[in-house]
Amino acid sequence: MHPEPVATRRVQRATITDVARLAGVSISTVSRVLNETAPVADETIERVRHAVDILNFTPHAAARMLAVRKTDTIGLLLPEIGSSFFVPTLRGIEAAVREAGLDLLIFTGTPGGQRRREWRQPLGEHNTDGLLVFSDLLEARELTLLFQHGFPVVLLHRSAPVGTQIPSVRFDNRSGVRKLLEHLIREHGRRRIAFVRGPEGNEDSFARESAYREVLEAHEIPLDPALLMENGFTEQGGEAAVQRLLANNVACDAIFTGDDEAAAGALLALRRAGKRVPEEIAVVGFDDVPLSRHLNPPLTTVRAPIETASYLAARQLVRLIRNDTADAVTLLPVELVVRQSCGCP
Amino acid sequence: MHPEPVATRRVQRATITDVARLAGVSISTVSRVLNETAPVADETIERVRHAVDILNFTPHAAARMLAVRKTDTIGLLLPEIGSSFFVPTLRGIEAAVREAGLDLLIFTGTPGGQRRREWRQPLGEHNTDGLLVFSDLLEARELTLLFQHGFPVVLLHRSAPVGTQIPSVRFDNRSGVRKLLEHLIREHGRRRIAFVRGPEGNEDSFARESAYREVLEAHEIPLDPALLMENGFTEQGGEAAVQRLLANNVACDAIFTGDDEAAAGALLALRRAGKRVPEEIAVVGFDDVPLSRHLNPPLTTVRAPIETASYLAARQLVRLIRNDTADAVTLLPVELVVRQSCGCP
DNA sequence: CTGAAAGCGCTTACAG
DNA sequence: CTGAAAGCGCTTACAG
Repeated sequence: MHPEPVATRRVQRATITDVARLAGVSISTVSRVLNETAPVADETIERVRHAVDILNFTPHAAARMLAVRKTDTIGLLLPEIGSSFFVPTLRGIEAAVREAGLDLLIFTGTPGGQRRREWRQPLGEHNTDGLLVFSDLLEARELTLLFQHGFPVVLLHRSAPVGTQIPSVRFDNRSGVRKLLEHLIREHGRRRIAFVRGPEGNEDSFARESAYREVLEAHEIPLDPALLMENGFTEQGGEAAVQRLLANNVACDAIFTGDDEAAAGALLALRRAGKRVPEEIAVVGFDDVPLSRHLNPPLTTVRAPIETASYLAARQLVRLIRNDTADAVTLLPVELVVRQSCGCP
Repeated sequence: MHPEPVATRRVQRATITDVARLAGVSISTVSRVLNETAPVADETIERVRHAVDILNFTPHAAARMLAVRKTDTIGLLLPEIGSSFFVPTLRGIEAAVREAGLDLLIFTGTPGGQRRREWRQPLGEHNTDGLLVFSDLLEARELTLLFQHGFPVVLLHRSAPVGTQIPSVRFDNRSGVRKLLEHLIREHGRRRIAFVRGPEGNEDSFARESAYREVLEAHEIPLDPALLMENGFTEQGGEAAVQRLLANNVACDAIFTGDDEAAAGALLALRRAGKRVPEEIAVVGFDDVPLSRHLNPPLTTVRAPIETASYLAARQLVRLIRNDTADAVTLLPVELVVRQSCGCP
């Protein structure tokens, strides 16, 4: 793309030995002034600090990790970064990690959920002090193993495998779905409510679906399997699902997509098909991502405290690392956000 | 939040010595079969592999880094994760990093741009093999220092400090702005075009602003300072800017926000004020984030290859680390995306 | 207050 | 094909 390539020659970085030599002290002393781990003469401190400045010295992280037997870093296991859900998620984690003065090592799943079974795990006891897992990449087996080793792990939007006590932080999905659907049923008289579920194996999606079934049952609305659409938590997924629904000529007066991204896709498909929202078909989502208030019409949904969830999860992990304790489960309340896509003015 | 706290007891992880003992070989041999770095008898390989499985052994990363004198990890310096711009950005970086088999260490700026001047840098030669910098957190001084040390650095959406040859990958902002504004001027006859700039010090914003000035000049449209709004690349920023514009009763027939998030905010403010878009005031943005097609009306903007940019930047960094060469500058083309907010049907 | 030495868990010449 | 030993760059008892 550009004609002039750039080349580079490496320069050796300074080590603690260089600093010690320049300051005329032993490496032990250098270590002490750097870490303030033992009293050192003022004049010596001065000399060492000066040498550090001159050489622009920073201790080699790996050497330090090896010596102190901890990495001061947290590992984050994510599914493939696909939706705007990740913006608040990463913010929350980063905030907590920074507050704790730790580093953040991140690994995301391969597209297509392809599970890599290599002997060298990307993230684990060998390179982190604890793991924040928001992904189904790590199987229950491996989680259980980590738990048995006493390795700090916290789960985000996923509950602990049976037999373990791994702390987890999640949304109160059932309550959210209940509020949402009862609003649709009671206020707007909708009874033919389609559900576009999230990806296979996703716990949020599972919880939202079973709550959906419960609410229908409570209102004596028979469940029509034709109204249950298979799909992912993506815009394209929601779009495709609704296209199929329309193509199949399934009668319905409302669509509940498992998340907001899918709702955006659903709205696109409905508009293209000439359906009026919410008059003919109401649409509601879940999460309340930043996008949702801009949709046309603005989306009625459930506000999930995404950033808070990830922040708290990271804090729990820090606590687990430092004190060996954490809350077994943190269930975050959600709230109904009524806008116009449900039929409200 | 939950009554039952969880406690944990640590178990010692296995080391290469444990594996060697169990397999009845020396640690050198274990290392060789693990790294396939020298021929080993089949039967020995078998025994070692078996021991590794039993002990669930993974080499300690820090020890390995120390011995081989590289970290196999890339550092990513980001501004605070605020907008959906980061979703494709992170995807691209993660993809490249994973392809290369490296780890990703991430650090984001503190809110408010507070520059931390501590002796221990969060990311650098001491814990990574190279740095991808998408942020103004690292000052030109420090970048220059790294460059002089021959430490691999690649800049994303930011150009090299004078005197250095640090590779950078950027959008062709000028060309994008030109296409966008000429469309507004030629096709829709708009001449009172307000500009909502991005954050202070942001290069994309700077380039977009100077292109804006150039286009106006080329069309002999005098620049009205009242049409230049100070702001950030955020929805709230765009909203506030437009509110001010309206409050000041500044006549204008179009608004160009430096990015799409701000355009979303601008649309909100205009709708609240009862202005019709695009009839009374056209609105255009830059970036084409996923949100943009959902806006009301759908946003005319410039599509910037966000994911490609970050992917290529990470690839350049890998190349720099492995071959000591990279392209000095990668300028990515952008394209006009005409939707309805400009006045097109 | 300071230094010499052992040790953290690996890799890699060097011998055999 | 295999092992003993040195070394990577730090920290931390242990002596003084």
